[in-house]
Amino acid sequence: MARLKYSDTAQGRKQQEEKYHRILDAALEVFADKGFHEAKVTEIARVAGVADGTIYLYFKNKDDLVVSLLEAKVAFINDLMNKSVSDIADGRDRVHHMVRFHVRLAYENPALTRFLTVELRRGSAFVKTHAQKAVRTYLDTWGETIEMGQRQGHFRSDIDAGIVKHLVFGALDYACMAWVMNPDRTVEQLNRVMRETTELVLRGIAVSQQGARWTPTPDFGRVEA
Amino acid sequence: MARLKYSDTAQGRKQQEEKYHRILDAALEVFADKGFHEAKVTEIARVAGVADGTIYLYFKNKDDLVVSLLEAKVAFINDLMNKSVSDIADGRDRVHHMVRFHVRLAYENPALTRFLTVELRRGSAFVKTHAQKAVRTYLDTWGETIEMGQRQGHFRSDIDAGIVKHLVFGALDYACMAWVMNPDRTVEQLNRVMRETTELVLRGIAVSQQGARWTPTPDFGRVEA
Amino acid sequence: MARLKYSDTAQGRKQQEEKYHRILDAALEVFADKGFHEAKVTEIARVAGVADGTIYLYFKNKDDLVVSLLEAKVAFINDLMNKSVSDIADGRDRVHHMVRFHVRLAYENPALTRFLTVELRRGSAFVKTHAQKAVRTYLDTWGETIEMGQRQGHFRSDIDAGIVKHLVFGALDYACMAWVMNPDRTVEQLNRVMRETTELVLRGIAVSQQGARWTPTPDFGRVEA
Amino acid sequence: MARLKYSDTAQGRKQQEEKYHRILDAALEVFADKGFHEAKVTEIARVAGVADGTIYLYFKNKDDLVVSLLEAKVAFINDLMNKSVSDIADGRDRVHHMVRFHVRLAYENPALTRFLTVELRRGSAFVKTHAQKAVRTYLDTWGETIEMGQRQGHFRSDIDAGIVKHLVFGALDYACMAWVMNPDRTVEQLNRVMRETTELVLRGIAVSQQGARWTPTPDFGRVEA
DNA sequence: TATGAATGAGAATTCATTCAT
DNA sequence: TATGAATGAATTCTCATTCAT
Repeated sequence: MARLKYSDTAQGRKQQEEKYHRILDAALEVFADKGFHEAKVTEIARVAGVADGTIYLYFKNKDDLVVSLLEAKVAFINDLMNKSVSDIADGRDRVHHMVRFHVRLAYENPALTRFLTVELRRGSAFVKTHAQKAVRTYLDTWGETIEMGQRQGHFRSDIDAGIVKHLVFGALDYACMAWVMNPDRTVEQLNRVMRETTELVLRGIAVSQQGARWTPTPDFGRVEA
Repeated sequence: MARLKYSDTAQGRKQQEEKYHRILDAALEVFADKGFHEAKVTEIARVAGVADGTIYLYFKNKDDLVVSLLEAKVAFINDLMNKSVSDIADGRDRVHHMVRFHVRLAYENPALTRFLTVELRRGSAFVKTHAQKAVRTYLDTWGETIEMGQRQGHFRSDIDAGIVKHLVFGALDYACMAWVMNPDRTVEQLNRVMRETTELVLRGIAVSQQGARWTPTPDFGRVEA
Repeated sequence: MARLKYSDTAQGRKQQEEKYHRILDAALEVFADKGFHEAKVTEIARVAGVADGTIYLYFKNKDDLVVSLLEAKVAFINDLMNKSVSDIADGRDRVHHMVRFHVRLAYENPALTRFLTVELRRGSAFVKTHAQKAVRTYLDTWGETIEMGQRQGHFRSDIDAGIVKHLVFGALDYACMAWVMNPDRTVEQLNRVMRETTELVLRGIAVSQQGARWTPTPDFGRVEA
Repeated sequence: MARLKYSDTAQGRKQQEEKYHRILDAALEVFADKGFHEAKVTEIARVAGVADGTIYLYFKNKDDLVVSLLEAKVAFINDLMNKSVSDIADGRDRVHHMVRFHVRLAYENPALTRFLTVELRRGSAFVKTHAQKAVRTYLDTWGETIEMGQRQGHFRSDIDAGIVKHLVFGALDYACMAWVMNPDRTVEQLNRVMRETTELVLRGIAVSQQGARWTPTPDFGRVEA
């Protein structure tokens, strides 16, 4: 909220918040579609159904808009992930859940996926800083999961969690991006991505194949979606 | 060479080609550093040591410049990879070699790595098309390698090569990007990336751990670099 | 009062007027500080303690606001000057008093001085017209003073009052502006300005130095301020 | 010359300089007419007969354009004044010449006069600094002239040159501005301004009326203009 | 061919003014 | 009346591309 004077009434506050989110949503859509530079403020405004100037009541400038969007979405993701993962005590189960979580996120938020895969790699030093901070928490959760499995004796102790977390994240990120970009994408493909990734990772880091507990991760996208 | 129709002397032709490559090299450097939009044609010209207008004698426009660069570099990489991989008959060895190849490329061409990791995800529909075509060959080589290992009975027959190639590529791509972006990067780290990736992938797709042949991939960057 | 048509109670009328003047005062402060274009309506509203929109209940637009301010202040000055000068019968005494009046005004209203010195020269044709009309009365009083002295035989009959009034006004205006702009200004300096101006003018236009009556103008700023 | 790469050929250099001055001239005209803020870059470009963007090849931005103009014109004026005044040994003669110089400048450069009277009083802190530096030399020359006359015993020793220079400058500045703004202005009026100012100042500061040497300053604007 | 000054379309941002509450 | 969020016209500045030399 850059230039907005504080609104007294509860209703006014609610309307402001609603508009703030309408702009963020529009920004997500347009940034995902075009990337930062090809996304024009005018188009974001049009999609949000507000005037160009209105955007500058809620955000200092275009940069502030991406960064705010980035932070909001990353906070949302990290929250969600913590909820769906924090109380899982077995490292192997956590891998199952985290892969499932990542893939499902892509399934339910294709625009967010496109936005993140592109913007987290943007050149601009300014955004790069924010972007790196943004993925860190996510990567760290992967790191902790791996170390947890190592402590439990399920994952090999000689693997470097600091590197493997990059490998796992990169694998998921790229596969999901490829899926999202594909105009003919189906849920089946994504379920396959989930299963292949889980197997690849668990077999890849398990102390022995026996130790990896091959409970297949249940499919999604049918009943639920 | 976009618009150069003829050149009288052999020497003239050589000078032209030399200038063409000087521009491409400059473009690589500047694009890698700033990304497409923040890279200014004027700066590329300055780095190449030519006038702004000269660039338009060799390339139709800025888009054509990135695309040409992309294609040139991808062709270069695919050539190189074919040479270092095509005569390897064992799927497992090919995995060893391909990972080593990818990592080494990042080591020897950090600018190229930064350029590719960013530009292969660019928004513009035009570039996106070209980019996808560009990685395709590379991904396909990974696909063939996996299928080869499956036919040889070393890799599980139930894995989907079309998905696993994305996982492997994504893992390598992200880990290498992270390494390249890190200002304190060392060769040791990269060697570890190479070993971890190879192990993760081979164990992940092998029919059994016995079948995966754990010859460690030799380090690089000491004697050679 | 631009658009306020009526007000029910006497108290309501008084409150309106009070707000009207609060806005004018705020405008003076901000215009003096920033000049017309750099002064933002929002800031004037903030200083006045009203909402942006409220300003447009009292003034047609930003131009109307400066012009109203200009006219109000010029009326105030002319009133004040008439009071302190109209009953002085001797041209030489009037010069004394008018210089003193001008200088003292600057002393007591630095913001007004800065506002006038800048805005009376503003570009916009619209404001320029109003500005010229605004100084006219002031200049005319100077003109009459000079002519009075001429009729009384104290000032040379060959001087052109229509020109000399400009000279005197310009001299006072610039010297006062220079004083107001100077962050290290002191009352002493301003008293010196007053004395130098009085002497320069009186000697400059007197028929003879004997005729100029050198009663020194008393200092100010000590007891009174 | 903000972004212009250096031009090799002598002819190119000359053309560049010519365009640089065409833009400055156009800027003078438009700034004089409208003032800084109401002067649009597009109009300056139109008057100069160049594209909008061209202005930014020669000047960093609009501010740089005014400041450059200011500095160029002030340098021009100071040069001219030094030439026409520096070898005059008698303080009284110098007053004659300096008044004549000022008035004549207004006569020959009405646009410059309008530009200076407005812009030297502009609000913007940035320009204000430059503006004050700009008049300083001019004011100093007046100060020296007065002190010279004092040393020679022609001007009263009790006057404060530091104040009187402001008075004289202000008087000339305002009278010339009034003349320039007047659409019905004639040379005669200006000649009268010159004579009145000279007399007012010389009588005002002379030790005695006898000492002031009343050689009338010769008219101008007839034979020469 | 090569140059680089000139171009002008295009984009972000500001801010006076309006109007629903 | 008073408010202040919303508006969108207007303006500055950038930079890919052209073209006269």
